[in-house]
Amino acid sequence: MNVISCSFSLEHNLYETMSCLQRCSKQEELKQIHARMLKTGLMQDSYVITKFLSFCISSTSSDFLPYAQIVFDGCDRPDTFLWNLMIRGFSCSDEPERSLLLYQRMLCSSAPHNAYTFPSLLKACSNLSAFEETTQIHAQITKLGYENDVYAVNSLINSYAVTGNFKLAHLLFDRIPEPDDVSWNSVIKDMNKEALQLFHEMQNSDVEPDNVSLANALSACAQLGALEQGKWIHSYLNKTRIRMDSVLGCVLIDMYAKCGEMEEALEVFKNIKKKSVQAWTALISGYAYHGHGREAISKFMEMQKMGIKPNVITFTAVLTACSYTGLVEEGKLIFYSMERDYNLKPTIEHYGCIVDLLGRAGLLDEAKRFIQEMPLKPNAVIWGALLKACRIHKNIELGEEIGEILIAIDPYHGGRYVHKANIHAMGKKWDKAAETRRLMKEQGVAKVPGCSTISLEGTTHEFLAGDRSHPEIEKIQSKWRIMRRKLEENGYVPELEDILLDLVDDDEREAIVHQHSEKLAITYGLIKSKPGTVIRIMKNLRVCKDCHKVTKLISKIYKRDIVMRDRTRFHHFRDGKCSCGDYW
DNA sequence: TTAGGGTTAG
Repeated sequence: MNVISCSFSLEHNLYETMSCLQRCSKQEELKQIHARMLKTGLMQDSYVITKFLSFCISSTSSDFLPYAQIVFDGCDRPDTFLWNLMIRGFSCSDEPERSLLLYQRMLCSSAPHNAYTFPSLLKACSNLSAFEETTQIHAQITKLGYENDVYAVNSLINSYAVTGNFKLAHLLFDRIPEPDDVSWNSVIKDMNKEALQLFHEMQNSDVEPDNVSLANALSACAQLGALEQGKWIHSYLNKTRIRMDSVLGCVLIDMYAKCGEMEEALEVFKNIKKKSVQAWTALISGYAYHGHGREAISKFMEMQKMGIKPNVITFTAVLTACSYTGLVEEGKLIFYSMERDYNLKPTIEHYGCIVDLLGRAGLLDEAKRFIQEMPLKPNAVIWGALLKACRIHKNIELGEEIGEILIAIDPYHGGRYVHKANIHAMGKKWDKAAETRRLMKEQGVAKVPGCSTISLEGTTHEFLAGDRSHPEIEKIQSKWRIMRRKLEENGYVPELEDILLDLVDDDEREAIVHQHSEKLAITYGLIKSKPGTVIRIMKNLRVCKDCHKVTKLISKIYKRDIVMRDRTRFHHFRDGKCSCGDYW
């Protein structure tokens, strides 16, 4: 064989191999290509190895990555490019810790760093929520002189923001001479109120918001329940040239659903051409917390007819929908189909949904048996769901037993003590209730105060339970006195069950219940808004029985639709009724 | 080759 034909055949092999690689979708095929490359000597060529590994790490098939690791480990002295490639490959995988392990090996090897090494490493840290490791890499960046590299710094900002270290994230952001769109988006994330403020600051700077900025801002609106701002961003999006991509579609659905506008959410959903599993899930979740169980199940069926496979989060959403609407049999069927028909192993979240489903429906023994028989170790959330059910269905004995378990697992969570004290009080065991509250104080655990907000003409007004700091508190209280008379004329008797303190008499309990934050916010809403407009309230905790009763009556007496988002779900009040059907 | 955005029970 002469030199020319040899080179031709190598080139030919290379061409053939590359085109095989493009079409390869199974690990078996990948192995065959690898074997052929070894046989033909192509694996000696660093260009070919790079191509091969690049293909493996960018593949959607998850078993190509471990194969890449095997091939990589067989390489004699991989260069910086290859190390970076592998670190990047694992950073977004199911095992981001492998990126960090690779980096440790890289440090011991002869390959030097370059600027491309850090962003992927920090992405692995973000995906692991690893604060310690982030600081270590930060130190390396400083030591090796990359502190002015915008990619490295933006990645650091993101890692610090993800791990909850906003101060550090801000500090770094403030030191960047010219922050770009990625710097802004990284620092804006996870900050809700501040996020929207920063979003506006960003618009006032020279940096144009892009689709990632808008997605961040919309997520913040969803969490805050800031409908007006969310709508503004939606129309801004339509006016600019920013393309509505699949993530934006999804966060828009989520924003409208979480701000109480299911019809708008559905409208956005309908207009999305390629509906991702996340978009379907966002819609189904919306139906879940609006209490539309049947619609949720129907969308769950429809998505599958369209060829979209539900993921574990879709199952959480549809099971929540069943639980909130009391669809016990449907929920159980869907739960047991997960592993059998979809090859998805239920996680603790799904078990939690079923405990909640059974508990709400009053099937306490079945719920307890379900917990005892489940293959995962029950956590505080699981017991918490059962305890809540004990309160609803007044099973004091079981409730006290679970209260003990919960405080043992979760001694620094205020809510656990409150629930346990309430269970004791429900059984009129005042000394035990007092003892629990004393213990809570001793542990230094705080009870979260109830807080409601109402948005009026773009301004958000915040009310805390028993709070007298609002500038118009006198007006609010005098209006409430009038409202209360009207309520009583319409048959209102206070529900004092949720106020389970051993106070001397009902008057004191009433005084407490009538200062609940949602009552203050609704009263203010009635004073400040025009007749006929919808009153929208956001509450940080679950709505209490008395407030729920009062709001139903107000919706009838004052002919107002009232939409209330509490900690877990929506209540739409209209003409004396609530969309939750008093099942919450 | 490098950085930022999606749905989640209580």
